[in-house]
Amino acid sequence: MAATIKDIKAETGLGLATISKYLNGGNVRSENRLKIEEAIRKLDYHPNETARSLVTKRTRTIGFVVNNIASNFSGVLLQHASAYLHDRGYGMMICDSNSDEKQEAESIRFCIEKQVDGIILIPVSMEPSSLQSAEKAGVPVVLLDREMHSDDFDCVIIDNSSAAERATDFLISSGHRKIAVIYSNEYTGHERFLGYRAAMKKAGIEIPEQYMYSARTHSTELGYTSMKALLKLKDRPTAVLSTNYEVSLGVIMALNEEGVRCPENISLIGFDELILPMVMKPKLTLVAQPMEEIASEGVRILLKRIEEGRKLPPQKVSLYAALKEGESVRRIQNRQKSRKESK
Amino acid sequence: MAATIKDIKAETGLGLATISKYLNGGNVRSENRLKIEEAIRKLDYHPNETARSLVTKRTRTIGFVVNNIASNFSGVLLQHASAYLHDRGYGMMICDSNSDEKQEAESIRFCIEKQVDGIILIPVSMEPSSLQSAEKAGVPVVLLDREMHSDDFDCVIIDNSSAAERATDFLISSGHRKIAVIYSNEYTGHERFLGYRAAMKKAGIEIPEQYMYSARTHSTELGYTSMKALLKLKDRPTAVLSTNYEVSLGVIMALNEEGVRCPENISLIGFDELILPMVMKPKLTLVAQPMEEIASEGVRILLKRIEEGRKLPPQKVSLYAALKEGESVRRIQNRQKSRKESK
DNA sequence: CTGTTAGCGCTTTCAA
DNA sequence: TTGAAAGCGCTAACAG
Repeated sequence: MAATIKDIKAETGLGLATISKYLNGGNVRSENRLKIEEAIRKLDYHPNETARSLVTKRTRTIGFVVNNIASNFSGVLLQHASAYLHDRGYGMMICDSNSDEKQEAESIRFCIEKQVDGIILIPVSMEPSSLQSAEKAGVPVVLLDREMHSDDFDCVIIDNSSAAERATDFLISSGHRKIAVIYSNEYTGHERFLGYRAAMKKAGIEIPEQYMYSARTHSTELGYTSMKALLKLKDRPTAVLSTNYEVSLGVIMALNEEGVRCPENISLIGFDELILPMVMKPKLTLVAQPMEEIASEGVRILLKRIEEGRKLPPQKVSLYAALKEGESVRRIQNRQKSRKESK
Repeated sequence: MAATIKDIKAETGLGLATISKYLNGGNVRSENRLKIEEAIRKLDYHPNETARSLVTKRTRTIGFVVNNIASNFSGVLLQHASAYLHDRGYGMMICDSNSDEKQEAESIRFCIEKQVDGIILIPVSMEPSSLQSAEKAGVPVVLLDREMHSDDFDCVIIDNSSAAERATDFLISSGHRKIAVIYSNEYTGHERFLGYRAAMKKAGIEIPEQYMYSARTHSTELGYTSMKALLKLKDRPTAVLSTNYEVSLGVIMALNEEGVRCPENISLIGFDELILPMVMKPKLTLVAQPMEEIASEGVRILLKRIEEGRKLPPQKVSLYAALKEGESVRRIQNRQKSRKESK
């Protein structure tokens, strides 16, 4: 069906090696170059990447394993990563782990059988067991958004804990003391919780048990049910730190449903500058992760490892996530606070 | 590095063909089967899909070219499609056309060089020129969400025109007569506009020029600026049909910014049951496309073409998209209307 | 059921 | 610079 290099050989009378060399950018006598180019055009020849890969052992394809393809977060990461990769001639094989460890391991296995040159992973758990197959196969892996207990892999994250701490500081300096937190026990959620707790401690504020809501994984449902519960409390918080995008969606749903207005009745800080904060009223105050940088750094590190290949020690890149002020935090008067602020 | 079938041969003393047969599910004497299985385990052998593909001419990979990876819409389609494909052992190579015809053609070319077995495409334009390379290479293509001027390709769409017509009918039967529309001149947008126009005509309602806003492509910005303009009108519409998800996001932004309440001050119908309608208040009345069905039908048709291969005539599947009532449409009194309704 | 053999389409020594 | 030949890891006749 499709023309092969042999057809070019027949058409030009040249040797296979010469044609191959031309295809790979080598030097060929210009007379021959012309011949080859004409034959290629005439026969509409396109090299068969499969055959090429078999001998070079490079597929120029990287595997991208995400916890949820449909989410806005991984969508944006995917978008940036794919742009960088395509620019460099790489394709992207995509797999959805559905936030499930087993599916994650299968996805990685799958990518490796497809002979990807490297893998970018948004990991589900902190246990690197699903990465065994990649290690065995010598396929480099870069972790995005979350790290693992093992230090064997490159990763690109943000400083979750300190970002959450700064967000909490902001609430406190706006006069809030009754600050609730909703988080997951996944890596990012937990780190952000730690930042929250540190800020509260620093400010000398006790955290009532019922101000902390968590679940194994983050979800819109977690945000929704937690917010509902918080609203039922006799001693309601005046502010809520929602440590994740999906969680924030749920929080907003609950607020809307109960007719609780933000920031009049409750203040809110979320994470991730995606669609929601663009369309919601009031504009959400949030911790903005540098999505494009996360993706580009991840790709850069992975390609370096693939192309230069040396056994550099794994590197961990931690990017800064800025707090972006919106209108969802109310400044309130607070005796103790105002004293502090006046000095 | 990695074990090959030859290592299994050396380990078991069997012939290559026997091992290959085993790997492909053929019958092998159980004694040998055991030997092979043990060797596979011992050597941690995994077949090299590249080599396999070279001879079978099947990569078990399909290309997925979308207009915008980051969008919620393609994300959901991607999610469903990938689930179906993985179940059948297929991988997915993903490319972003960025709603650009040139990038679309390049993406398709790219997929073909990667030897995908088939392509699922959310097309940018209605001109099938970017699909030439696929046709030449004999790679089947299924169009999702939009059709093309050419009838040469399978496609899975919804009945956009009639869905928009039903949505408009609903507004009219709720007593609205001043109904504006915001649409794009892409396929879906245009079709939906036609449905709107048909409904208006059927009801004998003239549409003022300034009630129709459109642009070449849909976008949040289109929704935002159009809604802003509509709100400035002396004779404001009482209802708006937003023919696309992104457009609706922009409409909501404008409404929020201007403090115009829905449905009290203006009624709204949108398209697509994605994140926005879940978190917005009031619940949006919308045309819900059957996302999972669109994806699964697309995959089903494509795999049938790949696996059965016969030259069936291209088929066009048009799915039904139901109107889901929310709370964003106000029922208003209207003299002419009430007469009609009373009979 | 099993093994031998011949490629799939390409790159890559190596000699010319 | 060029070309002949070997071979990447696997499957698919075909003969046994």
